[in-house]
Amino acid sequence: MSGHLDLIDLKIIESLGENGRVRLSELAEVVGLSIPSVSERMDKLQKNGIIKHFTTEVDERQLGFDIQAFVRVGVDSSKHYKSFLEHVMKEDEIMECFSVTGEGSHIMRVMTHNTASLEKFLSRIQSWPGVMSTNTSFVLSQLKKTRKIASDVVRANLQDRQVLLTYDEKKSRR
Amino acid sequence: MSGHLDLIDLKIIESLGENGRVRLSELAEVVGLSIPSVSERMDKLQKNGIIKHFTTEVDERQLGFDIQAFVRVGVDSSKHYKSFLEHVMKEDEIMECFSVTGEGSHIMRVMTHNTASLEKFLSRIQSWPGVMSTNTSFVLSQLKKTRKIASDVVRANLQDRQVLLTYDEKKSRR
DNA sequence: CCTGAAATCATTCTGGA
DNA sequence: TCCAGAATGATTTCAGG
Repeated sequence: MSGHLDLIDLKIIESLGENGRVRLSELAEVVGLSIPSVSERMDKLQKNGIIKHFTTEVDERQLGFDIQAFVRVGVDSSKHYKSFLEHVMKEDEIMECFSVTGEGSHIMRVMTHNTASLEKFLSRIQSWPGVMSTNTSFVLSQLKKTRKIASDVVRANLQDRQVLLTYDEKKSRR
Repeated sequence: MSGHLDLIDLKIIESLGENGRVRLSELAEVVGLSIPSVSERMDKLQKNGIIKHFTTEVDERQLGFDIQAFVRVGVDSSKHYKSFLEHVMKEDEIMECFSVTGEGSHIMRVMTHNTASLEKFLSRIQSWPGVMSTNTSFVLSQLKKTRKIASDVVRANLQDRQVLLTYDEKKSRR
């Protein structure tokens, strides 16, 4: 597995979450290392898959996506799982799809232009083989969105699994 | 309002979605403009709020968040909306919270360490004033996550509103 | 993990279409 | 109004220790 994370890695992850385009020079200042060291850590974090992706959040409304909805779908997944997955991948309106417990087998977050296009979308998915039910909730507004990985929480989590050593602990082991 | 978007802006937005740390030099090459022009467009897109945020996606599992869940909450929002919002903001486990139609008034995406911490979290929110019901669905896996703004869809959307002109259209108007 | 040099990149300013 | 080129300053990468 990925080796060990320390608090400096967590700070790097935290800063990158707040500003994915932060400069190495700034990161280096924040964590107290040289620029090449920070760069190396970033590479390693990507290679380990802890950093998955750099991206940019946009205002979808301004791009013409006025409707956002959660669609809960019940799929007879034993037989139709593969074709369901293929359909999900193909539909541009489906931004995310989760397999979940509870009523229905999947939750999809859907973004579309207007009620007409949503209606079309819904009738489309209802025609997929294995889809037994759908239940749609419109998003009226988003109250909260955070990418903040509370690093004290993470630290506690990882100490449980002994994946993490603090910087001081590492030092004293040498 | 924000002025006009053209296909070059959409390409920029698309590229930044795929790689939030892409270099201006690369962007310039992709869209066929000079670096200063691309830089100017990016600034404008940020100023208009179309680009909201640069961020980094991480593998939360590797950071010790094994449990992800959707929690649907019914809140007596008329009286208790303000205190509900304050609680939502304070809880680090709540990554996102949406006001929605349908059963319950809100959907929250929650990330936490293990079932024990989820249980504590759930009993905490059930004690908030105005919270009448909760319904939790565990996330078993995420089948899809895309940031792809299909630019042909966007283009169609925006043409509806006449916000967008293609590059060629603009040229021929001069 | 650091330093220091070399290469690359971003920004600003200026003028042109 | 929007864009390109040149100069300056900042950043990143690479080598060696």
